[in-house]
Formats: sequence, structure tokens, C-alpha cells
Amino acid sequence: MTTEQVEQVRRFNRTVAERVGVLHDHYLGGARPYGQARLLWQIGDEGTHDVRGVRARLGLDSGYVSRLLRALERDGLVAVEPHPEDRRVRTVRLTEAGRAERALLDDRSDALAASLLDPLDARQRDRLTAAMAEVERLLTASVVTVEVLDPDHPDAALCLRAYAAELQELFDTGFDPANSLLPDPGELRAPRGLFLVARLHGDPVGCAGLKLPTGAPAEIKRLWVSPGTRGLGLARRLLTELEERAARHGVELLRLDTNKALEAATRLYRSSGYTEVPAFNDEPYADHWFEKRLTQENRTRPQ
Amino acid sequence: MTTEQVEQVRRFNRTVAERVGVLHDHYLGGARPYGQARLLWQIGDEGTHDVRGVRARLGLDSGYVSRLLRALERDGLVAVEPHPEDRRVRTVRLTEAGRAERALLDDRSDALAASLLDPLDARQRDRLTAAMAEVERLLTASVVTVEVLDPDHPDAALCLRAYAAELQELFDTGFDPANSLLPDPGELRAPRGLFLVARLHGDPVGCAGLKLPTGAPAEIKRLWVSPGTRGLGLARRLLTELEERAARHGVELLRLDTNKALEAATRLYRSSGYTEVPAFNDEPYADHWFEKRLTQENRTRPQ
DNA sequence: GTCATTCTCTGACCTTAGTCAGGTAATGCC
DNA sequence: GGCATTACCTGACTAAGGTCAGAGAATGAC
Repeated sequence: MTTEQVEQVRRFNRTVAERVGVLHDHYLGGARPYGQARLLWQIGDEGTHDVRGVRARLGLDSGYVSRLLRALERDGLVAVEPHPEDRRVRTVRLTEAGRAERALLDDRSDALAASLLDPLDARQRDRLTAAMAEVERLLTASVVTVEVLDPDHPDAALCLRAYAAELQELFDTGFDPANSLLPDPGELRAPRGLFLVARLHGDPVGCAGLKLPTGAPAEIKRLWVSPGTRGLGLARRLLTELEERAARHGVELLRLDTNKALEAATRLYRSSGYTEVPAFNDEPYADHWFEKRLTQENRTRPQ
Repeated sequence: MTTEQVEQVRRFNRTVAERVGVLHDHYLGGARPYGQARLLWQIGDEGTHDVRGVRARLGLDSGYVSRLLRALERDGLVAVEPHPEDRRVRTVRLTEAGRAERALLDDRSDALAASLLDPLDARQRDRLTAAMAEVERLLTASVVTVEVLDPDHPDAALCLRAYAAELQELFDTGFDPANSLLPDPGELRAPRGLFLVARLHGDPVGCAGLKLPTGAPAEIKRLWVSPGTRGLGLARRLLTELEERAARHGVELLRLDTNKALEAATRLYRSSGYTEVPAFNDEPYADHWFEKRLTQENRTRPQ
């Protein structure tokens, strides 16, 4: 990355933090301490919630949450009651006044957003919101972490199930991993292979497997990205990371097969330097076969 | 503005605040309390600064700043000395250790920025920084305030001097307001006219005048935007605001003249619905004359 | 020289946002 | 029934970020 890019990011952080921060204090400052507001927000308009669940989602200390709840209770904004089935657990819900307070915070939040847009003309507003969407999208992409996981790890298994369920819907023939050439994801475990899982805020959102058979070219399997995170460039990132790791294992030729229903995947492979080749296996679910010769480039991530 | 736009801005605030906030704590948190860091930053690498100036720029309480300075002094990062000419005032400068500490904060800030870019590929980095630049630009534009000022107000006078100085450089013939058809900016004062000044963080960054002669069409004069804030759409905003105010004064026909050297201004007028007309005055500095018929539209700002 | 003003400093005080170490009641395990 | 565990609460404590009311010294206005 270049110095100008780093400078731009710093300038952005400064401007946005200052501008949004000042307005945040102005619009939301007088209302309610930040901790209480967060809690109010997390409890939500409807239904009751376990205190432990709320606490876990906000990542706060048990004593601290307890104190915040007492404060909200004193102001008549929440009602705390023991859980009907487990009286250690306590549940919390908003009262009428609590919902009103939450709506107030909501309105102020809207007012804050509107105050940013207000001085701009229609064209500038379109451009600002488009640029904000882009920043948000790419910052989200940059929080995603990728790591090697055992295919039996719950997060890995979750991805593999989601992958299978999606293909079952998508393929004309349906999809049953047991009928595929990779009935056992154990083949994606060292030393016979590896399995990558991408996570966003701890939740698994994508995966990719690499088969490293002795005496045969390596193969990419089970590349999947969750529907909610598509468009973040995650598939390409997983693919690139697999290529790097394959190269580090001395792999020179990478192969993969795919189904004609997976058009986005096929486009990704083509644009990543894979060329279509004749069928190199008899995978029943495959319509296209690709390969890519790895070069020195793949061994070091291009900066 | 639309609900989707407000929603987008709120989503942006949330995502960006969270993402940047968490990283901010991670990279800059351990180092030094935020208040001290701000002060260290504001004092700057070189030269001495009046304590009152620093305080004014940060908008902090005098007692609080005093305490922060004592803390920094204790750590040997700053040296505080009485002002040579006014011994009530105290001046502050960074010591060697202070400069080192500031450089450290600087490095951590860079590291924070880099950590946002790091997981992205080259194309994503380009897009992210471009979008950030756009957000920053438009947020800056949205902090600019526009208000009516007396042409004799120091901020107005500053703009008018900058305007004249710039034309003096730009025109083949030079520029002396005394030779222009508006020798006295007092004509831009109610009830004979009005004068708008745009400000960014309190500093004047643009102006525009309106002449409202009785029995003759109104005229736009002295439209200027400071070089540092060009590209924010400020000129168009000033022009639109003048049109609205003119319409409220019952003006139906707006006229203006301009010099051929002011190409950006000429483009602005054309794209804002002004049509070129024959010379309607004998302004010595004018090469082009424009007019625009105001309609009902101009009387209410289009949202 | 007097008096008001300016600039800085100090002490007293406050809220927020936490952390940590028990304590209590309910539940699950055997 | 006994014991460990779980969920929550309370009390004690901390750091940061500030506010407010003077005090003290220097300066400017007259």
C-alpha cells in the first residue's frame, strides 16, 4: 500500500470521527449515558430477552450490566423478571416508557444523519451515500478474518452444511455430498489437505478447501461464501489465500471442477487466471473443469 | 432526502464508528490518555505555542488543560515557560522526549490506517481510499455554513480582498475594484443588496453578493470560493442561495457579468441555467454577460 | 496608584464506564 | 442429599474526562 493511501485513511478517520463525533454529542449527548443507550437498544422493541444473552452480545461485565439495568429500572424504562423455566436467569423487556425512550434515540439518530445530508444538494447526497456504502462495504470486507480450521470444527461444519444445502437448491440434479468425489471432508485435513474458514465478527461466512493428494495435482474444493457477505470480494480472497498456501506446499498445478449453475464462481475462476480444460475426473456434479499453473508470484502476496 | 439515504448514513456511522473505534483503542489506547494525546498533537513538533491558543483550538476548560499540562510535564514531554512579553501567558513546546512520543502516536496512527487496508487487495484499496476521499470531501462540504454578513464585517472584507487579489493575478488587465462598476461594497448591504459569506470551522472560505437596484434587474457580484475549498460545490451552493433570496425579494430576472479568465465560473453559470446575453452594462472587466429568469422553483429549495 | 481584566493554576467535586472479588439463590449432576 | 456450577447482584475500587469556584500574578485603562 502507498503512503498516500495511508494518509487518506488517516485524514478520513480524523474528519469523520470529528464530524460525526461532534454531532453525536449534540444530538444524542443530552439524552442518556452511552452505556444505558446501548443496553436499551440491544433489548429491542419487542419480546423479552435473557439478561445473559444481552450481556454476551454487548460483551460487558456482569456487574456493570446489572447496575445499568437498575438505573433503567429506576427510570421505569425496563421491567426485569425471573425466567419462568430457570429462576436463576432473569429476563428483561422494555416498558411503554422504554419503547418511547428508544424511539426518541431513534429519532435523534435520524436527525443526526439528516443534518449531514441537509446542506447538500440532491446530486451531492447521492454521491455521499454511494461513497458511504462503498466505504462500509470495504471496511466490512476488511474485518473478515481467514484461518485454517479442521473440517470437523463446528464453524467449518456449518459452512459445509450451508454449502451442501445451497447446491441442493441450485443444481438441477440436487446435491448430496455423499455422491460427490469428496464424500469425506476429512480429506481436507493436514497432511492430505487444508480447510479455510472466513469469519465476520466471529460468525463463519465462507470457506474453501484444498486437496493435496500425493502424486497428483492439488484440487480446490468446497469454495463457498454466505449470501449475506457476497460482493465483498471474499471468494477471491479465499481463492488467493488457497493459491498462496498451495504454492508454499510446492504445488505447481491447481485444478478444480464446478457446476454450470455456479456462474459467479465460473467468472471468478476465469478472471483469476484459470483456464478451462477437459474433464480430469468423473465428478457427477461437475460441468466445467479448470486449471491454473502457479508461478513465483503466487508464493508471495502482491502488495 | 430519502429514508434510504438516512438509513445509509446511520449504517455508515454505526459501522465506521465501531470499526475505527475498536481499532483506535487497540492501536492508540495503551499509549496515553486521549486528552493528553490530543494536547501533544495540538502543540505540534516545532515552535512554542501560547497555552490559551492551544486551549481555544481544542475548546477545553482552562483548569483541565492545566492539569493535562502538569501530567505531560511530569513525564518530561513538554516544557512550559512564561511568555517573554506577557508573563501572565504561558507558552508550551515539546521536549525531545515529547517529539518522540508524538512520533510514536503518529506511527500507531499509521499502523491503524494500514490495518484497515491490509486485508484488501490492490483494487479494493484503490476503491476504498477513493470512496473515503469522496466521503471526506462531501462531509467537509456539509460543515460549511452560509450566512448574510455586512460587507464591512472583517470576514466579508477578507473575502473581498482575497477576491480582488486573485483577479489582479488572473486578469490580463489586472483588477482594481475601484475601477469596477461596484467601487463600493456598501451597495451589497440591505436594503440595496445583500452579501453572503461561507465559513468552514469559522474561517471564511467563500462569498457572493447580490445587488437589488430599484427599477432594474438584480445582479450577482463578487462570487468567490477560496482555493482550498474548491471542488466542494460551494460556488453552486452560494449561487443557489442567492437565487432563493433574490426570489424572496420578488426578483424575476437575475443578471451577472464575468471575465473570460474565470472559466470555471462561466461553466457554473451555464450549467445553472444562465444564458449568455449582449452586454447590459459597460463593466470594464467583463467579457461575458448572463441572465436567468427566476421561476417558482427558485422560491423553495428543492429537497 | 487604583481598579478591572486577563491568564493560569489549584482544590473540590462530578459522571461515566468499567473491573474485580465475593455473596446468594437456583439448578444440574451423581 | 451433597456438591459444583450458573446467573445475577452488591460493594469497593479505579481511571478518564471534565466542570466550577476561587486564588494569585501580571497587565491595561484611567
